[in-house]
Amino acid sequence: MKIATFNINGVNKRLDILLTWLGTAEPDVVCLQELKATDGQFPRAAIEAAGYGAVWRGQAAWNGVAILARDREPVLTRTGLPGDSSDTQSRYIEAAVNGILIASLYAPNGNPQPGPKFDYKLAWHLRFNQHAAALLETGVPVVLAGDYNVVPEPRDIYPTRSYDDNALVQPESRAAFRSLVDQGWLDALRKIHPKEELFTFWDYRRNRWQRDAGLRLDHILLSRKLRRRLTGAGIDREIRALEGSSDHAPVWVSMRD
DNA sequence: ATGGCTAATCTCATTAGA
Repeated sequence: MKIATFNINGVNKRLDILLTWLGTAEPDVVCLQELKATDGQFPRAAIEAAGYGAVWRGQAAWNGVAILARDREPVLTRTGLPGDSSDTQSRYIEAAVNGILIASLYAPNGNPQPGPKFDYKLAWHLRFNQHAAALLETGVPVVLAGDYNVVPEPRDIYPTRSYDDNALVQPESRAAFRSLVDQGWLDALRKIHPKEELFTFWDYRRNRWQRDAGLRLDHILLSRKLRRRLTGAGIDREIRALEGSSDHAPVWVSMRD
């Protein structure tokens, strides 16, 4: 079973790339972020024609998350995080697929920092971590996949000082991610590739893709029961290399059934 | 300190992303 996450940066703008990738990578489950589409604009028919059922939560202009499942309909369990009914941003969706609870998340960027956007980022992570703890309590197999907008460690970014003031690398951001992992989640990409340089995002500007000046922002976390089933993980960099691609690459894990 | 790329929007300029 292959489970992937992909910050698509506009699901309609990059529909061709998404369909090409679905056809070659053949993931069983896909978590999408940054749909940049309303519920009505989601390309349901094209995704269905590619053989995938889907649940999604869109929003005008920004954000938006979805979960796709090959030859199945994901069973929607939640849209949105608990804990703040005033939060209207579409950043979280959760569904059951083939006995596994799947969460597709798009954490706030948080720039500039300090400021209200950074406050929102940290508050969002706190709410997310509380919900993740509740999911662990249930004992159900869970995958938390998405764009966390956190560079976990200094080795997860190319050598530079230009991100020193960026919300993605601040100690508070890293502490939020670390406390989540410390609940008992497995950072699957790092587990499979303990020494390698792992980047999942390259800014469009300043030839950062050509220079391989990347960051690791997209993560797949597994609950305890799934750790033993993990067999592989990777980053589909060739998708980032395509003309007109997202600034993120797809990230995936494979597991025994 | 700024700009650098890209996208969406009641654009031809602004906001947001990271």
